[in-house]
Amino acid sequence: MVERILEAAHEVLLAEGHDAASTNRIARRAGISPGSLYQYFDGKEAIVDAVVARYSDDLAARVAAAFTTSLGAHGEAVAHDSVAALLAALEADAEMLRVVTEQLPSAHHRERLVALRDQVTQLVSTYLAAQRPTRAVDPETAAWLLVRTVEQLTVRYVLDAPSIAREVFVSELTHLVLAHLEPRRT
Amino acid sequence: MVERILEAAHEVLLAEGHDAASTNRIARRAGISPGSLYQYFDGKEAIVDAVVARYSDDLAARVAAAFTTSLGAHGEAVAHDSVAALLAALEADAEMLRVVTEQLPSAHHRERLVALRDQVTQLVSTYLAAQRPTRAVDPETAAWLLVRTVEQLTVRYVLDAPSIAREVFVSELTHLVLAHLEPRRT
DNA sequence: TCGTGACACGAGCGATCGCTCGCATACCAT
DNA sequence: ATGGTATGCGAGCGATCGCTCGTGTCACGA
Repeated sequence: MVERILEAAHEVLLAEGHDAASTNRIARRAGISPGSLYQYFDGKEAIVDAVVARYSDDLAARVAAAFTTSLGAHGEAVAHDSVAALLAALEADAEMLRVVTEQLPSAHHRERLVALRDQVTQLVSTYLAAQRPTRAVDPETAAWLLVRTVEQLTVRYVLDAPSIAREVFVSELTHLVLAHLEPRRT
Repeated sequence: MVERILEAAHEVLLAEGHDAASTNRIARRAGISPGSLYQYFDGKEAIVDAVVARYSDDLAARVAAAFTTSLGAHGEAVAHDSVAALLAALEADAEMLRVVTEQLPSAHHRERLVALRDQVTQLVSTYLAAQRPTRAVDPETAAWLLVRTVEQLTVRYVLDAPSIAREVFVSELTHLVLAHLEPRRT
């Protein structure tokens, strides 16, 4: 029953957007009474929280799995595989990504995603610090810049669908990251 | 009077956020009656439209002015000055930037900003096409990637305030852009 | 001085929201 | 069969929303 409510809320969020996703509409979509919602959730906020949490956890699991495999690659392939994996992870539920990034009010809903990004940033930072022959910049600064670049550009690619072929986008974004790390050519 | 309403709406948007910016609150902040709003605007949507339009036009003017001066610089300084100018333009009203990028429902409000970005992208594209000794990539693809990178990272820098010094951020972002354009070092 | 029109007012309308609560129903132990 | 319990129901509450409209006020031309 909880599952039915969550799936109905998910569908309504995608179809109608957050502002129009009223509790009555969610209940009707789930085929239950509005009153029954409150036997399983504390209120509308809790329902949306649960839907976003499930999406965030799915995305985090996908990203974690992708990174553990792509980090096994050698050299520059790490960056390429990571970008490709993140792109695939975000494409899995592009409409939900749109709702999360463009419609949710208050930053509270994005907490899990912020935590995920912070973890990835930390990971990249230590990775850069270990990779000795890089440009002499603060690893944390470089990690912030690169993680944000890959994240934001990949999100915009998925949501805005520019007329750029997938493989071209992945290789160009990969090159953007790697070129920035190479030693300065005065 | 129109000006008073617009400024009140601006203040309420910043202080309370879009969802809590009711017409009654805007009227009270402006020191007028709720009924008086409708002698100068067609409704709430029109008021928000006008506020966003004014912000967008201000931003566009700032960006246009900054580009015409920074494009006069020579060589790599163009990129550096452009990034610094965009950062300054976005910092002018950071809270409004937050409202526009994180709270406005429907993409309709962002039309002016999309148009501005498209113009800049077109400009960069032709600029790259003219600059002969660059990597052999589609200028439009490179322009999309670079404009989006600079825009998104600058916005995030302003809104998230990471612990990175301003000049470091500008120079690193500039280097990110320039390194991507340099010929491939196999 | 007085008639008039424009402007501002604010109580309140209809709609919609999240949410409640008394009731019907179904299932199970006794 | 019967009493108890848990569960789903749905009309409707109170609040709030965007917005209207009858009323009061005041400056100005005749």
